[in-house]
Formats: sequence, C-alpha cells, structure tokens
Amino acid sequence: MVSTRPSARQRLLEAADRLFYAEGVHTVGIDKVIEEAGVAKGSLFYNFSGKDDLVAAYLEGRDQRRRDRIARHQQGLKDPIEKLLAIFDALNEAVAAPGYRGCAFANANAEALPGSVEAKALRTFRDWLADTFLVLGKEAGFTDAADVAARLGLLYDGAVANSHLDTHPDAVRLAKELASMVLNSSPRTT
Amino acid sequence: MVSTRPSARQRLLEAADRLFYAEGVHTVGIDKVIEEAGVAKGSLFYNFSGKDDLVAAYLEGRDQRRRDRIARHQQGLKDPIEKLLAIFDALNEAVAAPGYRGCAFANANAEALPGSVEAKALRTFRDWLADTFLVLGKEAGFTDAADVAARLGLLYDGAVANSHLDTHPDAVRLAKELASMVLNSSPRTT
DNA sequence: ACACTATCAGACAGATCTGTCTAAAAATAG
DNA sequence: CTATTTTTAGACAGATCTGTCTGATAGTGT
Repeated sequence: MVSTRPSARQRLLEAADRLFYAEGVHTVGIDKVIEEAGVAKGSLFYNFSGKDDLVAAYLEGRDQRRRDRIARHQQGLKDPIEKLLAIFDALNEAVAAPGYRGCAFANANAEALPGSVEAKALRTFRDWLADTFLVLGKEAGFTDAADVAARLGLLYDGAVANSHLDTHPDAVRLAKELASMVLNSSPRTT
Repeated sequence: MVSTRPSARQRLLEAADRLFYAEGVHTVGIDKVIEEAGVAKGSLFYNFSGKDDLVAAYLEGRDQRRRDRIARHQQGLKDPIEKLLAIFDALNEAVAAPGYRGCAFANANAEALPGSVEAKALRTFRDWLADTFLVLGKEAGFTDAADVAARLGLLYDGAVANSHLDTHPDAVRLAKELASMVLNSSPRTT
C-alpha cells in the first residue's frame, strides 16, 4: 500500500476543477485554490505561470474528459446515426453527475472578455462539437448535413441549458427524442 | 427643446445595463459604472444600497423588457399556438440586436452563489417562462401540456445558447421550425 | 554524495474593489 | 423664498486579489 501523495501540480488541478466549476472562475481566488489543494502559494506559480494558466489547464482538462466521455459512449458503434445519438447519452451521464452546473466553457465565458483563455477554450470545444455533428451527418448521408448538424447542435445546447437552469431531469432524454425525430425525418441519399 | 439630463439614478441604470451585460456583473466594478454614467460615486450609494442592489435593478429591467417584448409580439393574437410561436419571434428580435451576448440571467448566474440576487432573478424569469409555456399549452388543449411546454422550453434554451455560443444566425429560426413540428405532432383534445 | 527539482510557509508589494464620509453646490417642492 | 432632496468631487478605510520574493526543506536522479 504505497499510496504516494499526488504532486502539488496534480492537487492544484483537482482543486481548481472542483472550485472553478462549482463557484466560478472569477469568483474563486487563488488563495482558495491553494488552500483546498493543501499547497503552498509558491507551488502554484512554480507549476503555472499565473491564474490564467491554471484556468486554461482547468478548461483543457474539462475539454479532454468531455471528448473522452463522448468517445466512450460511441465505442463499438458503427452506424453514424447511432454515434450521433450517443453524444446525447454522454451528455446524459454528465448531467446526472452530482453538482452539475452546466457547460464549464459557457460558464467561464459568461463574464470573460474576447481573446481571454476562457473564450479560446470555448471556441475550441464548440468548433470540435460542430465539426463532429457535421462529419457524422455527412457519413450518415444526409442531403443537407449542415442543416441536420445545426438542428442537433441546437438540441444539444437546449439540453445543457435546460437541465442546468431549470434542473429539469428529463431535458436530455427529450432532446435525444427530438434528435431522433430530426434524424428520421431528414432526407438521405444513402 | 428642453432636453433635461436624466437623473443620476437613470444614468446609472443605463450604464449598468450596458456594462453588466456586455462585460459581466462580476467583471465590471462600480467605478467603471459611475464613470460611464458620468455620476458621482456618492450618487450610486444614495440611490442604491450597494452594488448588489444595482445588479438587482439591472436584472429587473432586463426581466421587464423581455416580458414586454414577448407581450408585444403576442399582441393581437388569439390562437394560443400562435402565441407560443410568437415567443420565438420575440427571441429572434433580441438575438438580432447588436451586441447580443445570450441570456443576461444565465450569464450573471454563471458565477453567482445560490441565494444571490443573480440566482433569484434567474429563478423569477425561468419560472415565469415555464409557466407561460404551460398555460398556453393548456389553453391550446394539449393532452400532455407539461410535455409540450418542456419541449418548447428546451428549444427556446437551445436557440438562446446556440445563437450566442456559435453566433449562429439561424438558430432561432430553426428552433421555431422545430417548435412548430412539436406543436403539430402533439395530441390535442380540442 | 551531489546537483537539481519540487515544495514549503509566509511576508510583502501593488492593484483593485466596495463602501463611507465630508462639505458644498444644484435642483426641486411647498 | 425656503426647506428638502439630490448630486457633486474626492479623500479615505478596509478587504481582497494576483503575483513576487526569500530562505529553508524534502525528494530525486546520477
């Protein structure tokens, strides 16, 4: 049982993830983070160039885990339609987790200026998601894949916002139902 | 031409509305607000009990104008279905306005703690909107009005988030189309 | 053993932010 | 006109926040 204590960097990332997500990037100061991490202040600036850098790392971690979650739900699926719907299953898992508070990128960006690390992280994820919808829509042979992707993106965003703002437990399920409707009623070439 | 200068209170509210919405409630300090308003600092605390009070007034103004906008688009309509769809027309007007940055309540709430004025303002508007969908859904005679209202709320939130986060100009139009689909395909008793 | 890296505790600087206070001037109401 | 309300400019207090610096200590690889 050689349970080594995680590095200061690791503990900082974990504390930042918890606090920044639960209370907000701007609300939480670095003093709170280092206290929660049980780390000296110097270690923060030794491992990160500043708060912005820590925020960027926090958002990168969220981005990675979100993509991983989607990939996990898509694993083994062949049909692009099923892969599209699996994105909603991945969302459902995230929403059901305790302490869900909506999209970390959207929240961080809500009070961030253009060009900030928050804005860049948001852009990166959003572009990836939109592209994912589009590529799978093309694979599925939709005549107007861009239109289908736009509708699915709309439903995805609706599910995120609705389940967060109204604590509506069925929002993701409803969104997936509507997504199925869209997918079934959109014209395909193949 | 007796154009009297608006009161300090009025100028504070206008400056707060611009700055808080564009840059964020937590990002903007009162010094910035009083500078933009061209008002002495003392006047802020004479007219409002503190920053929280100013934020509350800002959000109340947003709430009022949003409800007014919806009422304006519903004016003259008899059919509850048309009234439901008019909500999306009102949203379309808001989204098209220059400087649109998504839902002021959701943004303010993104980094606010439970119990804050931001959280309360969000709750007030969200409850009103959900109730509006539900009441009109009942008026329209839907068998499961709650389900229809939930779907419309989902589409509404999707349109808000999508048009903001992706600057997608067609999101509201798409949402209204899907809303029509939902309304046409849901069973009614009348 | 030695060099290097990581971490520690905490004081400190500098900026910023909310809110108070004062004392005078301007606007408004009766 | 007079009394009251509203607004002004700006200094100031107190809290908080990011970031720096120091000097000691622990851990690691060679």
